[in-house]
Amino acid sequence: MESSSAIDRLSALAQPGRLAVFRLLVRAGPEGIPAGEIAAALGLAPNTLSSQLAILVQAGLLSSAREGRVIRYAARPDALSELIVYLMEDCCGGRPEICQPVQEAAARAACCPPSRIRARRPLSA
Amino acid sequence: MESSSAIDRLSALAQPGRLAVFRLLVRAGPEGIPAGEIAAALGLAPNTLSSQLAILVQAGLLSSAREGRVIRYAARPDALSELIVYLMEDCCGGRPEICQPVQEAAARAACCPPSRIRARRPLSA
DNA sequence: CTTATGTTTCGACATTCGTTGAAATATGGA
DNA sequence: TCCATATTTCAACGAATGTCGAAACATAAG
Repeated sequence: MESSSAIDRLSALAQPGRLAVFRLLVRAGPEGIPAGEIAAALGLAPNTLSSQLAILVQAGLLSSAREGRVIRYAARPDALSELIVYLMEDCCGGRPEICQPVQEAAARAACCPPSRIRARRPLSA
Repeated sequence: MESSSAIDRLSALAQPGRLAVFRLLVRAGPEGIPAGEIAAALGLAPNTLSSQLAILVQAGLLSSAREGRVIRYAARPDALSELIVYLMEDCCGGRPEICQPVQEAAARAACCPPSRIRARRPLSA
């Protein structure tokens, strides 16, 4: 990925409301959630949420699909993959022991299987 | 990790100069690089770099150690692990096929072994 | 066609952020 | 002690960002 899109994605996520939206949609999975339900779940004004959703979509982190009157948003897992790869690129200059913990963390990421393995330390927003 | 530190880390990385610094130090490995060399390598004014380094250290992304007149900075791999775990937390609600590509991407991340396996697509800053 | 619902767009405002120049601090050497 | 090098701190300026109210747009139902 290009550095410009990495900046776009990082700054899209670097705001409390948008980070909450993204994480909510990561948890929701591929079906996604309609904009109105996101606003209700997070207590955000509809117009504020709308601008934030636009920024996340523009950054490639979310997809959107209209269903009647409702617009349903979903997280795009590939966007996260690309970002992680970009941040770790050429890491640890041939010393596997340095970045192995990072890879293990990604593999554990509280997912797959459902909740047998927990993340090490929770990270606050 | 807490959401506040996730925001701190994401916004620390969401700026071209700081992202370049962090990636340079990820590539440099655990020995790190003195501030002056970082400034020279990236063409940044010393005082500008100093504020950016302070932000990265404050976010927990870098460590610093004085060596005589020089201050040497290094990336902290754990900070990246925690961030990735936080972003992927409770992802894909029991559907492994959704987030498996993310984990594979992390495992491939152009590292360990040195450069046999390449990242899928480069990501611009 | 009119109305109601869901969502977005626009303009304005206060706040935050990044850079710059000048000065200050810290360490090492003559 | 005095000087040179390396880095940080401070104050100020312009640019970018997030939020709000009001209005506009899109879809569906009566």
